[in-house]
Amino acid sequence: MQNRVLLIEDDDELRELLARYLASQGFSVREAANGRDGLALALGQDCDIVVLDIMLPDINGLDVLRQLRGKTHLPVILLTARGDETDRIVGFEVGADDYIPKPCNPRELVARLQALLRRIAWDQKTEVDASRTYGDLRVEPGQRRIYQNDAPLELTGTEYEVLQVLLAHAGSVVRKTDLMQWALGRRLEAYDRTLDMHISNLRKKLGNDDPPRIETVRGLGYSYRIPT
Amino acid sequence: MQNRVLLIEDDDELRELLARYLASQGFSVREAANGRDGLALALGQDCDIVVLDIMLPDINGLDVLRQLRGKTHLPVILLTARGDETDRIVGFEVGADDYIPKPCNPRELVARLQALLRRIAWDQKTEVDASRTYGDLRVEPGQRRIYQNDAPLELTGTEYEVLQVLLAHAGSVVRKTDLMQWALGRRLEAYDRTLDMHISNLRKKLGNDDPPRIETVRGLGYSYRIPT
DNA sequence: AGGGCTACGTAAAGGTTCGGTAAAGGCCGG
DNA sequence: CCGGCCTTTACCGAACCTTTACGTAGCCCT
Repeated sequence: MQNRVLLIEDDDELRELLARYLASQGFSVREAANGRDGLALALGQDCDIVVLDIMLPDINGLDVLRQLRGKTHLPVILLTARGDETDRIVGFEVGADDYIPKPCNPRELVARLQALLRRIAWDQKTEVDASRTYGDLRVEPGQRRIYQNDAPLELTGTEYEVLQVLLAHAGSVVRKTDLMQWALGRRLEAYDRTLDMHISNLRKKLGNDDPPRIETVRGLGYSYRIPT
Repeated sequence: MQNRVLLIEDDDELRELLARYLASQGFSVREAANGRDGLALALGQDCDIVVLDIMLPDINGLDVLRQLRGKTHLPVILLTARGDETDRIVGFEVGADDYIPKPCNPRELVARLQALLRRIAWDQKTEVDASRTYGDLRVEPGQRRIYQNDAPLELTGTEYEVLQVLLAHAGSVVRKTDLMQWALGRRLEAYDRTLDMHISNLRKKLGNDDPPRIETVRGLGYSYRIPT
């Protein structure tokens, strides 16, 4: 099964060249010559990865990226003018996954595409909304509920997310910074005790057993004890 | 809480420079000056990401990467000589996630580190830390625990790191200065007895056998001997 | 052998950082 | 403006890293 690349680049000549090379390397290629079309195609769900030129006639490439990031986490590789460090850094900050300076070597582009796709393929553990059971707990992603011995726990939205992440990694330590990112969707800042509070509340609702189901790993994070 | 970077680079000056900059940017940094130590640390330590120089005095960087890929999918950024395209492409093929040409801009390194970490965080990478056994001890990096005959040792964070490093080099002597750097993440200063204390506490927790599991090599460091 | 120097062992004390949690504050939809 | 929920604040206790202090063992030199 070939990977689908969306190529957003206004220079017709370069675009054709890259498209042909990518096709020859086994990719299926979509093309867009401006930001508006590119954005529409990217959001149309029909590609696996985006190659995006920063200099575009209508919308700035960085703005395209920003809009994309508002809706999806599609991997994006930026094409930037060589040596323009500002664009690069800003690009990464907006959420690009990689960049290549122009004029670019097609072989390098392919190598980077493949590195990125490989990483994603590895990471995606294809977990969907099948219900999962951990000891006496059962996660029902469809209803966003967790049952303890078939009785639903009265969890708030955030509590559900936190517990669900801990359960998905049951038995191993989840770092606070990751837990924050995955469950709360933002970065852990200094002096932010929000996560600690949710853990505290969760422990209360799970019943304060001893040893606690949610174990503290000082200086690192938390871990849900695997029910052996 | 902060992300942990393992820096494998033989040029002392460059390594120190990068290490300092990364530290200033909120990363926790571990250093290795050759491939053997780097590999041991990468496999032992649970770091989040590896920065790997291709030119190393002992093992070639690409071989380090190959060996790493045999066991884990830890993200790796390669440092390559500028313009050496072959290394780059081979690097990607072996499984690198990114590369940076030397001499590298520290800011760019940080930007790339963060892009990669962000990608991984989003994809919910589950750590694939294989457990390792040394005699009656078993290291479980995922749980951040060490078991003695299947009973978990009650170790503090630093104790875990120290013992873990000693085990990774079981049978050979680890110099105090290296142990300090790898386990505590800082340089050994004169009159600093911290490490001795951790060793003392570890010996207590491991059971003060005779001959001791953790052997003192006067004037040099320590060595873990696997009981037969 | 003995003195002196240095490295190491370890108990105890010190100090700092981290996490638990109650309570107050703020935000938002109804 | 009320109720639910997330976040912030504040205080406390515990964990634990580090320092200090003193004792011991190894090594070298005369």
